[in-house]
Amino acid sequence: MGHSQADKAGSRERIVRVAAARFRETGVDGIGVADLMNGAGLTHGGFYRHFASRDELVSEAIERALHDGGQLIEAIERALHDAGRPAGDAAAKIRRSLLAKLVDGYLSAAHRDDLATSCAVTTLAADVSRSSERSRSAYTRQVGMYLELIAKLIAVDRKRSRRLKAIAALSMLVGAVSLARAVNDEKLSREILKSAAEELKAQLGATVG
Amino acid sequence: MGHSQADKAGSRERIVRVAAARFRETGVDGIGVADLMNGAGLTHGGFYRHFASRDELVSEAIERALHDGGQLIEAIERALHDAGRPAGDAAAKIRRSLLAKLVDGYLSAAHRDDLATSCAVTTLAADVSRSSERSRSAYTRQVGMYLELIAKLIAVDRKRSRRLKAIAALSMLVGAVSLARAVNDEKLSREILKSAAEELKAQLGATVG
DNA sequence: ATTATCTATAGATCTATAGATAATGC
DNA sequence: ATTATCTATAGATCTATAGATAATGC
Repeated sequence: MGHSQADKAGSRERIVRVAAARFRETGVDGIGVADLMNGAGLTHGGFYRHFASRDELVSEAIERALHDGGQLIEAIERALHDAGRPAGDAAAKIRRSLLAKLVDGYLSAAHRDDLATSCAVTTLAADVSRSSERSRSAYTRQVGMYLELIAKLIAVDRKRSRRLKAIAALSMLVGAVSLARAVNDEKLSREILKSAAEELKAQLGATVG
Repeated sequence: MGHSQADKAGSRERIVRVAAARFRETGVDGIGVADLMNGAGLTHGGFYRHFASRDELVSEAIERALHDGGQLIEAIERALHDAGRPAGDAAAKIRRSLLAKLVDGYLSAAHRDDLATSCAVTTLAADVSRSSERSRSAYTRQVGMYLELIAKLIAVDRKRSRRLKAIAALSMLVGAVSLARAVNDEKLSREILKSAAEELKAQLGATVG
């Protein structure tokens, strides 16, 4: 049992990480401080040396959960950047491939089922809309990043049209995963994911400029 | 203070109605039995003469909230039926108009903000995915009804394509409203609703057979 | 000596139950 | 007499705090 300052920072980090996972599994109201601390390998009494209130942890954990999703965005941005600036056809091909990877990953059964590590833009949407301005600002930024990324991957000429289609695409991703999780008919759930993926790729891939 | 059997039925009905509204506002975990009973003009002690447990009310209230949305579906079905069977062009026009009404209503600021009466397919999606099989079955049925309605309103030739586009459309409706509620930037929120509506109507209206 | 964590508990809130009260309905 | 609702409360759980314990770090 370490008691150093480094350990304290580690404990705090662990609490936030556990909360970011559990909140996505149970909802923000679905788990208490004691269970979260237990999940971090600590007892509940120590909680308030790390956070002023449960709400403070909620805000921080929501930010963390959103930021987890940011890593996927950054990975795609990097892949896009690493590809350099190839000529028209080659560039379109790379964008189409990255877009397909994003869509298929987001609309996979694995993403639907792995709540703890899932994209918080979908999983915590309802909780965030009832949460602090801090959480909502983090959510808004994350949505902005997704929209920029998707707009970059859509191969159409006009910028305004890319923005509009990016919003429609992100909406479809979020809605399809929400629906696929709530229905209790596995066949329908898979049909929702598959149909949304197919339709999205057809719409965005078909409009290559 | 009535104590008749008719009053009891009325009380139960009031409790379910209040819960169906409050659960959509606060989330299923966001309000307790005492506050719900108070909202129904009763004291909390009487609750268990109406329901075996809080969970039983949760299931019933989720069913009720979903059923509220069913009335919109039925109204559109009726309008469709009342229009009779006009010839090709006129029929397409009616369908396009009803689809536009559905999309614009769903993606309105009023629907975004009026949580208590909002469509539970969006508002309770996360709660339902963690709720009872009874709730999830009711949700699944409601999704099925939406998909059938939208498929009927989409004017494309092949049935398989209508089904696929209906799933994509419902996903976009649900996702756009979820996003519009969670972001704390009113301009972005309205842009999300407007863009999704525009894109949906363009996609579905443009493919008239 | 300082401090990170643990033990213990206060106080609030929540679900659920028991018994009292005040109506209905035979 | 029956019963719908209310008052009161038990028991569990939750957030938050106080003081003890056991490690670090000067």
